[in-house]
Amino acid sequence: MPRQTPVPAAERTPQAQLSEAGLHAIVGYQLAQATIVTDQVYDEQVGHDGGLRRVEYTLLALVKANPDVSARQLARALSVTPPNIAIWLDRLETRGLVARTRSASDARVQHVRLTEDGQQWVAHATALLLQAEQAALAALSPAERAILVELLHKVALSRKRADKGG
Amino acid sequence: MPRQTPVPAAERTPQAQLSEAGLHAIVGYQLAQATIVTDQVYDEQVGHDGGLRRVEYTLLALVKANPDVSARQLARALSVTPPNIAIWLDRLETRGLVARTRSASDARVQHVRLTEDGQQWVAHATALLLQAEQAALAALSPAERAILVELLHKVALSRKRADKGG
DNA sequence: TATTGTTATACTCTATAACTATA
DNA sequence: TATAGTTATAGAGTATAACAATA
Repeated sequence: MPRQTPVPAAERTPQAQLSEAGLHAIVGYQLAQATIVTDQVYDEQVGHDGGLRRVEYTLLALVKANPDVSARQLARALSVTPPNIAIWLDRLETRGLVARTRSASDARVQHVRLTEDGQQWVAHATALLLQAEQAALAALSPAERAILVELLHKVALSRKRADKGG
Repeated sequence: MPRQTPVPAAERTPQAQLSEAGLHAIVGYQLAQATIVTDQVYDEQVGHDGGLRRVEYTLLALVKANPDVSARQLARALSVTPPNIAIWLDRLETRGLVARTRSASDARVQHVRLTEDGQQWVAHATALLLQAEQAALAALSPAERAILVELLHKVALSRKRADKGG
């Protein structure tokens, strides 16, 4: 079954150089491929050996930007189920990176805050990540990276309500 | 601890409306957020109840575009370890969607091909996905989607060699 | 009744090591 | 010795159900 038209060089998978063909235009596929790269960056810079997981880093960063956020809100923001958010927060609390306090106005909710250690760790990790991503994605100009981030954010905002986080 | 400057409306997480702050510029984070949307699309259109997993769909699509590809090549293309590729191919073979044959020139390698059923299924799924993604991502113009795909592909090509697929 | 958060638990997916058969 | 593929198995991550406490 010989190919009729040569496969464009730009539409091949990294490493294996396979044709992407119909897959090329599927956003979900390209997201997965791009994520391999950013996961590599995270694992090398932040997640090696005893480091925190990606979810844990993201949780800390969100808590930093939103002091006293509730577990429920974090679950919704990351599309993680409430039981699993509880597990992740447990681990972060055990490590002394976050603190949970009961809400005064509604005793059901927990306010999550960063400890001093948490503040420092997430600031350090974010700086490392930003720098390492810029190095790894040097093939993109700063303008291209900015456009990419905005387009991805636009995609993210298309999320439907029916979701794990509730 | 009141905020000094109001958080830009564009830099908030979907659903929970949390501030993204320092996280906003991290490509890996935005990829994860965007992936929530495309995963939703896949699960609704293709992956419901007894449907195939995302990896399985991607494998089929790559095999369709690259007949007689080897398991090793697929592992590299998707950054999945060889043992796990074997497991996925087993399932696809059990379902009668792919067939494996020994290479004539090198008896170690397996050539993977789609069956007639596999061809039809992946063509159908790809058409469904393309259409559903366009509907879900209507907030992006066709030009924006094209730019997004190309930028993501550029990111994917930045993958380093040291990888799971070997 | 509905919601927040948690515990318990089963399931899926992944990774590592070790094996075989070819080269 | 190195590579392709596989088997076995332990571990990480996730989802579902059920519960307690509060509204």
